Amino acid sequence: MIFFVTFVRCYFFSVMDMDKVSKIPTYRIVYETIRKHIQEEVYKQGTLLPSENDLCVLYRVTRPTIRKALDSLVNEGYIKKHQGKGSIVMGAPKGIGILSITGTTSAIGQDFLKTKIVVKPEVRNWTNAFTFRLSDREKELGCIYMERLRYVNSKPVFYDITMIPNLNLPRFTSRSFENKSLFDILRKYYQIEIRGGEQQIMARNADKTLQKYFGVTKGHPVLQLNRRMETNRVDFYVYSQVFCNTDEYVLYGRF
Amino acid sequence: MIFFVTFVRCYFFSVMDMDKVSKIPTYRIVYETIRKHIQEEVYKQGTLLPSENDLCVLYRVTRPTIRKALDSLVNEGYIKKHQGKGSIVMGAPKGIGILSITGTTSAIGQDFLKTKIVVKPEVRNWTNAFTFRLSDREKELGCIYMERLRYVNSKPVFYDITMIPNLNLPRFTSRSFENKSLFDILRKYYQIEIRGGEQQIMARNADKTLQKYFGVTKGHPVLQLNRRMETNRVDFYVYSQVFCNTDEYVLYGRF
DNA sequence: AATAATAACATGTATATACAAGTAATTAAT
DNA sequence: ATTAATTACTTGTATATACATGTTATTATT
Repeated sequence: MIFFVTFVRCYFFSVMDMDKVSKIPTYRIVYETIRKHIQEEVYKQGTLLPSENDLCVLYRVTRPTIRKALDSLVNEGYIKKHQGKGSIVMGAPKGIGILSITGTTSAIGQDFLKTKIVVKPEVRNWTNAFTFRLSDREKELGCIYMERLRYVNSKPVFYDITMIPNLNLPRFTSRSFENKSLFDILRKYYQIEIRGGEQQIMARNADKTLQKYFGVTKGHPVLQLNRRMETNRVDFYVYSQVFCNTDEYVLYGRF
Repeated sequence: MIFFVTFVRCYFFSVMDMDKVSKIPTYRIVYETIRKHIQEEVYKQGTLLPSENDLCVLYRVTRPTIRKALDSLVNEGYIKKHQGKGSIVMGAPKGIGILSITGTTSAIGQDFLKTKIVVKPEVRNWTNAFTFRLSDREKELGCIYMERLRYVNSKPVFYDITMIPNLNLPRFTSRSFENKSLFDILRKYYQIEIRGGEQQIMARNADKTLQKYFGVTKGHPVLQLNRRMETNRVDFYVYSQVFCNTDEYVLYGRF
């Protein structure tokens, strides 16, 4: 008797963006799945993750693929590895992980974050983006400009200014950004994915605008971040300036 | 004629710590070498790095090993990769890279940084380390405590408090830390290597101590970082609290 | 019973190989 | 001459394999 065994390549899709056929790498799927399991406490804090070999069997992939997925989880603080022992589940990172690659929304969970648009998206001219220099092409295009105030548990914590090169993003200015992640919209409707970036961090006193929005007095210290984010499109950067009231919430990061 | 070719495994040692025989992984050596070449502009900013296959020949290793080395360089912003094109040299990251894994000293170069010891290393009791909780064992041991003021181009920019568990570090309190990297001393004399860690970041007003050391007035905003650093020794953490005057210098990080 | 050696299993490092997919220059066709 | 197809070369993904090294439980020895 002869068996013909056919291996069908499985392509997984995120529930959020079915509108574009995209091949997501296996290690990415493994990473997303395990991360979700840690967040939802399928893998509980303090326990050991299944061994790499067990995960190989579970996901039907080889160790290098599993290890690539685990590398990201280590970097983001979800797990900690010990040679000879195993991978210890640390749980979802606490604090507001604005320093990591994900946007504010996904970092602290939609439920606790509300967004109010202060300046609706509009096309503007620009000669620079905060402290970052622009290419001639970016200057020509102009930018889509918006300002948002963001609340954590009903308290205003972030004020951010976002600038995006005005490059063929149909209907962008008319979209609603209330309580939505900018990154999700860019990814879902325009296939633009934030890959990483650089940022400057400093402490400043709140100016009158911030005093008003944060409800603080003159001389109140705020955190300021100037960020330049790289995307999957070459020479397409997203710029943002974030002010943060760190009285009750602090930023959290790993290094 | 017959040739007998023997491949001798080469172990490289850092010039700084010859006092312990340690096997440094190949990918680490490749990483360190390329990083140094970028810093010393052997590979100039804007140019392309040799292709991964070329580097394989150059270092006599395989592509996965080269890629592991390049991964770190990408994370730290030394290079940027483009599929189909190559790896573009970005140069040594600018700004004060305190957010990266290396200490302040190595991040901005010894020449520009001077250190003044405000509180000499001394053994103290502790019940917590800033916002971080301590294990019972850490509490029992007590800690080595020190405070340092650090100058960038002769201007006071950092004030940091360091706490290290008092665990068999002979002669530690009597060592000189002037203009020396704490991390280098830990690595060279105690074989303790900082692997990474977590940090909280916030903006605060300078208290009287900081006003004095930074030479600023009341209400001046400063950046505060609480850091917990993990080492190659399990359950051995180094804690530090860093205050930073970001008037002239800002912190820089990648994500 | 206490200790030392062993085995089983975990992660860490490294090789060798294959094909997919993006980029740029070359070549062939119009 | 311009356009389209080919190619050579780049990084991205994935497999299969081997051995090193650290941890823990078991087994054998004393």
